[in-house]
Amino acid sequence: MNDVKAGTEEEWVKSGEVRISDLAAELGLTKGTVSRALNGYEDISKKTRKRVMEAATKRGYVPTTQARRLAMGLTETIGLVLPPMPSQPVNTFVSEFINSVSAALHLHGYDLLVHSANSEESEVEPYRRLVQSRKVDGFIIFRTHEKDPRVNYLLNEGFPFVTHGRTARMAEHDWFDIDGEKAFRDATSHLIKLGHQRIGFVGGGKEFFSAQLRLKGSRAMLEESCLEKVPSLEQPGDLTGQGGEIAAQNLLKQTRPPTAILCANDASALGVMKAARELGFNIPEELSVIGYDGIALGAYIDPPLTTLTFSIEESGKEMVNLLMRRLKSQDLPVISKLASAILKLRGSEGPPSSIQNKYGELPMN
Amino acid sequence: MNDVKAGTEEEWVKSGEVRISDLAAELGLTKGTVSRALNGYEDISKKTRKRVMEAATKRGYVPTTQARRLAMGLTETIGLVLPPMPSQPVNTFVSEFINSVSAALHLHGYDLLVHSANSEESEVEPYRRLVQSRKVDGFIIFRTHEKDPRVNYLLNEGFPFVTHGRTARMAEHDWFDIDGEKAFRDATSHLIKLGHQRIGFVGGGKEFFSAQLRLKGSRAMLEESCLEKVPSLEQPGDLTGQGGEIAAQNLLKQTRPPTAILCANDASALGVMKAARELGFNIPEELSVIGYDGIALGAYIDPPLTTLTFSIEESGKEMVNLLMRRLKSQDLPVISKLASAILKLRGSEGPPSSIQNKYGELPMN
DNA sequence: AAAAATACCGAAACCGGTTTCGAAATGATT
DNA sequence: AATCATTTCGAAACCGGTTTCGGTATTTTT
Repeated sequence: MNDVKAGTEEEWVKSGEVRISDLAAELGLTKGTVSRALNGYEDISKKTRKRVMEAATKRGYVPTTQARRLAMGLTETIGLVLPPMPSQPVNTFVSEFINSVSAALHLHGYDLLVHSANSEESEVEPYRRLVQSRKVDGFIIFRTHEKDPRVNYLLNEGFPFVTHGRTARMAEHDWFDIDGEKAFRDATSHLIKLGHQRIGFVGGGKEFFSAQLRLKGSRAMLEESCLEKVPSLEQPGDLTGQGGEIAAQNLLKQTRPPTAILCANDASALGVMKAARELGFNIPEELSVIGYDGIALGAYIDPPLTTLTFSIEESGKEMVNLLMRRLKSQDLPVISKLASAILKLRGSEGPPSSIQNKYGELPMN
Repeated sequence: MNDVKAGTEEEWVKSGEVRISDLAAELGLTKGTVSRALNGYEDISKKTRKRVMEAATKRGYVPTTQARRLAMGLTETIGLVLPPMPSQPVNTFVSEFINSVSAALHLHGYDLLVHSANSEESEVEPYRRLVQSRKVDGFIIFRTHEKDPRVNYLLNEGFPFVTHGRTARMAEHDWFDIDGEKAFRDATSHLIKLGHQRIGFVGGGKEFFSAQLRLKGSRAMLEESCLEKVPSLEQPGDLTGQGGEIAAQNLLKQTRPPTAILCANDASALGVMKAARELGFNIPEELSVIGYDGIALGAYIDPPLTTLTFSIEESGKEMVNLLMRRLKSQDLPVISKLASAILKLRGSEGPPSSIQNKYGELPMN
């Protein structure tokens, strides 16, 4: 008792047993003819085409992908190498990204090959292997570094790829990115309008270009607003919760702690909030926190995390579009697309208030 | 100026340009001989084998995967279909799972093909397509249903696969699972020892077998402890934060709300905590909450979420082992592996106290 | 009605490997 | 030295498709 669609009068046919040669023999044609009939060549009469099509559907013929791809000299497969994630938390981005990329690729008849990176070997090694064994036609790269060895390798190799994030060589390859600079200008501006004057920043590792750009955006807005630039308010981080904790401790233990902290991503923002709680800072009354990524989970914590959010689905779709274009012709000019993040206010930020009183100071200016 | 390893005196060779026929011609051999030499056949003299090997490495020969696989009649690829996730939050499990499965497969020379499910079509459709087009040799299935159409299809088809989670037909296929029943016995026991007598349960959809087993474990322990079984304390959920919220509201608005709530997963636990906060319940003083999944993020919220945790890496590794065994021989007996979850105490649970007083009641018993 | 154009399909090469089979060369046996 | 066994490799089929090329059969043109 299986649940094959009822009402189907045809016999149960085990999938994948009929080859093109079987079809050809059955129809008294050659496999070349059958192939052309199936692929819509013009030199096949309508009559035989119909005959072939009907036999194909009747027998449940589906071409063997491997053979077709070998003959056509392409793999119709895109590689995506997961960065080594040593128990990196809050990686909800990755699965959503994979999902959207996979769905978008599927629309173009492409498959997604997901490879994991071995943290012991060089970062480019997985790419090299996939290229050399000709398993993929192109790559989707994310979490770019400013000087990205993967980008260097693939550019050198002349192998198609698109990055999620910019690099030092972004003029030479297609890329998609979120305008983190503008996003952090917006967030900073928002905090300034709320009255904040001392705004801390928890960065990502300096190897991540996008984290650098976020810092840059925040700095720019601070400067525009003529706010004093305080180096000690810029703390490095590593995009993890733990990194956020450490950075927050460094910030909040200062004699004049910030009244707001911008974080390069949500994971570190969660670490910041944890550290703040432990140090006795109330959020948002005594400390505003803003993250970046828009992870859904941020809405469930207390207070809900205000964050900069963007559409992962759009990211995947756009990147696939760029890559498909590139696969059609290597000689096309490099293009890129910059999408914008929006500030999603959820409650972890507000006007500064008691913090100044707490230390007996009045707001300057 | 590229960053190719310095000190390499060889000329820069563009990858993937040399075919086996090139090698053969260069060596004055046939491609059959070269192939056998490279693959360690015994009928090749050590001398020529060495000659071939050296030429291969010198020229940077790497066999074209597609061709090899076609000739050998296998794909060396395993399929993993992502369930449709309509903005499902907190999916950190998926990316970690993909990562571990991919890494484990790689050790066996297999690739991972990740496919996304289109929510509009039947759940088995992606599997059917991958089987018929012969793109994969087997499947990794996770988040099983009790009556799982995917399992039915593949069993019917005689196609290799392993599930993460049990099904109604688990006697017929290899599976790996976490012993959620025992896990929830443990968690329930823990709560009872803390003094809880009214313990709520937020389930997953009843289509998820594992969620059912968790409920079963909790029920069993309640019964063992001779606690009254209160149907209204068992609320359905859908494994999402929102589902948790709704369920918690149903639980906490009762005249005699539970003093503790067990949740079928962490996502719904977060929803429960949110709803509890909004209804004025302090956690853990007035309400204990325990989740399941061990998502890293749970450590960063306030209070940190006590949860049942297990090794995703081990899950991936074990499943791949089961699948590799199955691929070697279809006729092997079905085997399965049950791993256990451990209760990770983080602070969202504690002894019941004020809740009875709040309603002016004394603990019964 | 003969010539030219067109429609249609078969034959065969090809993609890049693997594997079986048999023959030649070498070594061992008697 | 003739015979047999081994070693070693070439030749060719094969995996399952696609695509080019050329030759009939049919239709259109003159």
